[in-house]
Amino acid sequence: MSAEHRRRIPEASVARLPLYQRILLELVHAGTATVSSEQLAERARVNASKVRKDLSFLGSFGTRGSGYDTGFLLGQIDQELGLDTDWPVVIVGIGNLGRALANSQGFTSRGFRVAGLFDVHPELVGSAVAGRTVAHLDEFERLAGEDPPAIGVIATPAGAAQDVADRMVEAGIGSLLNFAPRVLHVPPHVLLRQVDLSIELQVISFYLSHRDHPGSATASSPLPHSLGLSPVEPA
Amino acid sequence: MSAEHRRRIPEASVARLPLYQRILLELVHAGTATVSSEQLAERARVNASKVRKDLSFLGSFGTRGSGYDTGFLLGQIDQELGLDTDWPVVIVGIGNLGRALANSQGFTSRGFRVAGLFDVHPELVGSAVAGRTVAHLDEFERLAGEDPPAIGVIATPAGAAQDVADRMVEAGIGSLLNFAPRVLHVPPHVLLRQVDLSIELQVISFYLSHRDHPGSATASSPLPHSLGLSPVEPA
DNA sequence: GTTTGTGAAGTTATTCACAGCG
DNA sequence: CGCTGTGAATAACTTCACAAAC
Repeated sequence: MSAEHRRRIPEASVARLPLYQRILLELVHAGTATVSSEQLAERARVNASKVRKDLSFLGSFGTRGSGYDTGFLLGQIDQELGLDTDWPVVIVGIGNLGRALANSQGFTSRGFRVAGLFDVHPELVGSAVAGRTVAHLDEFERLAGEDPPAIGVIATPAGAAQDVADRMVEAGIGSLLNFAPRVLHVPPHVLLRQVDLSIELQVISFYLSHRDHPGSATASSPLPHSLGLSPVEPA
Repeated sequence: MSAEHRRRIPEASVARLPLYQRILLELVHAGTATVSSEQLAERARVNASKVRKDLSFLGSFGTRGSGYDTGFLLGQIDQELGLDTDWPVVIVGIGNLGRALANSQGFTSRGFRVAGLFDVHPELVGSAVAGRTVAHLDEFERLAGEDPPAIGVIATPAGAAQDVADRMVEAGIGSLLNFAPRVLHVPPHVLLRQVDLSIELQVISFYLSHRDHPGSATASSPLPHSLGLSPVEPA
């Protein structure tokens, strides 16, 4: 009955699950009960076979002839992504980006619980952001002891990022998500993801530069699309 | 002399160029004159052969025995990414995220020029953000006619995103970068990139969930790392 | 008739391994 | 020596194509 034969899910597929997740959320919200791989593929701008292959790694949840039950499939993806688990998240650096993240739906729903907001700026400490009081970074170790965070998000200026990372690692954090424009150095056992807000801008720049450039050997304009698809690089 | 035989650069390599770019920026800033593929690979957390292969698509810029000239290589990558071209960027939605983007170094240096900030909130319109005055969205068409933007960035709430996208497409914009949590529908000729700030959080969640899960067939903990590496999906 | 799930084929990307240059 | 650049080998991913299920 249940697909107990859990194969390793290819990284490329894992990277697409959040995209399907978002589309399914929209469909469920719109009251759509079922969806075919063809329809999912159109919205995700990928090949329908790819959708079916990706979903088949989670199990056989479709119904031949009609498609997938949107609500059920969403639940399965959430489970696979671990979004039904409680992940306490702390955010360090409550500037514009930190506030955007703290208020972001994706950061405050489905598993992710904002367990702490930290900054060093006197005017910020004590103020309320996204319904929580901002604590001083000096309190990090103490508060992290009370409610150990699973994920640390760094949204500080570049200069502070490495220090903050070191403190979090020292406090025993297992995973870091770094938005600061600095390549961090952490021990290999720490799950590290670096995010650069301008990466997509640079990729757009590349494709704009290479669209039908006269004298260039590149073919006709590619039409890329992704939802922040990020393949992982196992060490 | 110059590598005129420009082959098509694999998408996977293009996605890594911004990562090398950032590392080289840091090295140049630190005064490091040369770097080996091994050193670059360590910082990027990728295989050294991969670095050499990636760089070889741009040309033969290394010196056997010593490595690559950091400044020169940086210039070559910038050129390949089109960062030496002027790309006027407009940002719509000047909330926390919009402000973070407008102030972001990546958005205001190397080719990207903030050509306009738009919102509809009366308190924001007329105020200064990142050294520019926020205009009302109603002025978009007029101002876009004066200084046609190459890239439109959408940082509005989900509900407004599709309307804003439609207006930008109508005004003739060629590429869109969408940060709103909504899958946009645009004509196929528009270069569209969707970014979800919580994607990386979800990928972290997946890997945390699958680390040495008892009874699971997954191998020992993978140690992913990326700098927002985003492969593209050609239509 | 429709749509899934999946082997097989085809494509792209990664890694190896080493010749060749400084 | 050290390190690049690259063919050849390997691995990962994508797409095709179709039998089976509804």
